Amino acid sequence: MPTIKDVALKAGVSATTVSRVLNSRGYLSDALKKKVYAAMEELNYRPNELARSLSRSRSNIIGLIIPHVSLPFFGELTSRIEEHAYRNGYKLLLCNSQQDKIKELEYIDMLRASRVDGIIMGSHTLEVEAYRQMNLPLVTFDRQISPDIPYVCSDNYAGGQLATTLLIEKGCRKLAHIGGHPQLNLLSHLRYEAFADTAREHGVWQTSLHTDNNSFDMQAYERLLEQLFREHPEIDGIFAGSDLIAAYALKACRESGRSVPENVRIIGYDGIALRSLFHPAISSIRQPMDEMGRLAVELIVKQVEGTAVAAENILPVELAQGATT
Amino acid sequence: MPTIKDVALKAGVSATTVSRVLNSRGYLSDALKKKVYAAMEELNYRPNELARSLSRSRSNIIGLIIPHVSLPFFGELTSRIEEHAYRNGYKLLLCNSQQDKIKELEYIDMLRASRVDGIIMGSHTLEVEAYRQMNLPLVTFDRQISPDIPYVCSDNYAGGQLATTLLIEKGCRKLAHIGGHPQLNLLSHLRYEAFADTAREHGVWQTSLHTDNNSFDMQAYERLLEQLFREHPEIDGIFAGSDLIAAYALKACRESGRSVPENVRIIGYDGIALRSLFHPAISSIRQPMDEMGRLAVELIVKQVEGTAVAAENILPVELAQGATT
DNA sequence: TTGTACGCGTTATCAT
DNA sequence: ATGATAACGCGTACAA
Repeated sequence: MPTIKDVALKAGVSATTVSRVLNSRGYLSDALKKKVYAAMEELNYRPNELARSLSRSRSNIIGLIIPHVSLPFFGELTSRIEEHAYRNGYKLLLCNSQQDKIKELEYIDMLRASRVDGIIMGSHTLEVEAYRQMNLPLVTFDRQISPDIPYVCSDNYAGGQLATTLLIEKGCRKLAHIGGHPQLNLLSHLRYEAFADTAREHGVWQTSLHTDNNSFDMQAYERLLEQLFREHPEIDGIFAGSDLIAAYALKACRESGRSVPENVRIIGYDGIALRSLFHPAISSIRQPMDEMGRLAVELIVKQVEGTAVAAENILPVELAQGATT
Repeated sequence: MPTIKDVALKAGVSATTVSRVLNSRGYLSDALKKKVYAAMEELNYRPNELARSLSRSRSNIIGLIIPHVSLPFFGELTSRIEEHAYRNGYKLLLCNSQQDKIKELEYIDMLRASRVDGIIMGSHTLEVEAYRQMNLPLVTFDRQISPDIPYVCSDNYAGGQLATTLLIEKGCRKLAHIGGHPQLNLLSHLRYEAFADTAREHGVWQTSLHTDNNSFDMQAYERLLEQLFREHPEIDGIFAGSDLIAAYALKACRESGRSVPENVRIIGYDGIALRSLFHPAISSIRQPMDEMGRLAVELIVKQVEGTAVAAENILPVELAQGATT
């Protein structure tokens, strides 16, 4: 690979001058620019980003840690984050924590060692202390680490209200919420709170089932649904913690001879694209994934540039009507 | 951030010695190691990977270019690739080409500039020449760039045979294949060839519809299916180019009053996890995604290490019986 | 306007 | 066994 020196030599100038042209620093005559660019072209020169990063102590890399890219929600979110990172001239280092404490810890270490400019955290297996200590621009999804670490989330409480109200309006009187482990420090917990509050306000009976650990083990949801229908066969409304869980609920209904939405109404959360391919199309509370991705990147970029950022970034949700309600 | 010099100072040795300890080069007394490690610990030192990479001219980063991580198949594949990269001590730089020629080109440039050790290409919008020129360890999925660039793919032809044979055995006599643009240089084209061959061999009528461009525009598939049922209302067997397309086909059947599998049988390709959540569960030809990911990473690693690698890596497929056949 | 010298943090070479 | 020195490729004060 040609270096800046090779270009300098070919263009008959010093490396410094080439660097100046490269970064448009100070005045540069057209003749000079032309000469240098020609040399670059001829050598098919690309500045070595490693050297640049080392010298500027800035890598233009953002680390993204999420549980699983293979889950629809995280896949879509990652896609948006990648797009906005790209637009801002940042590269994205992808890390799947797989909800594994050790892997997540190792990844944080790896990212620090790689001198990423910031980390977007969508995985939360560790205690807050671990995140606080890393002393790097950080943004989290759905979790409040400390007052000075910004987070992005959808309006979980409003979403929970929206979903629950809809079920009640449609006539449901025996509600159930199925979700992941209700870590109190995770903001998605607000979906459940809103669910319980709204049901209470309307005097509607409700129950809820959660997985033991904070995993995305899908078999756990199958068991939970089986348990739900066994213990409460008269359930007529389900608010699922994600669209994926909603899809499982839909399946469980079919397999137990319940028709949706006639016998049981179901609404999910997230608003993943595949939602509409199911039958019936799954109703959901749509998170503004593009805006969430855009904002997460912006919050990193601003921190890198030393600009102040808002700590709380709660984005509005929207009802995405399907046919399961 | 502390540097190697800080560690050296604190441990009372030279930076060179610290580097030796760090890389286990030559003989190192236990006392020395202990001393150095203690200093590192105390300072919470992490070697700067940028500097290491620059010095070793090796970044331990693999670039992954795919059309969209948000598509289930690519999401799952990316997940496997990430896992295997991680196990091999590599980091993954994620690039969504979005099937955009310019973006893909810019990404290749960016990856070269970032001195990634190799590129795994799952996106193919450019001409072969562009890939040949990049002079970097490369692995492609489902595309043969040149005899010396290894590729990984599922046994597309066998998969096409398997799917088509199944449809015929189940009694289908009017077959249709729905797929993406049949770029002749894409190996997934073999799925279609096998489909046509197998139908011919059994004397079964067949037709096929493809999108114009090689995009993943899902609306295009909706139109295609609408067109299919309009022009050939008596279709009773569909081989879809992907499970996602199969899901669209399933939906189109429902909306046109066809029941699956009674009136129309459907089989997809890929074997994505969500396949089983549909109703009926989508039958599919399963690609060995984990093995594909493992192999892709291995092929990069081996090239980096200078080991010879096989050019053709065709992995066996498997019938994943669902309820749509 | 352009070039020299040095620093970014690490590794490799060559001494000692 | 350990250390001084140069080199990796680039950016940037400072000087001219």
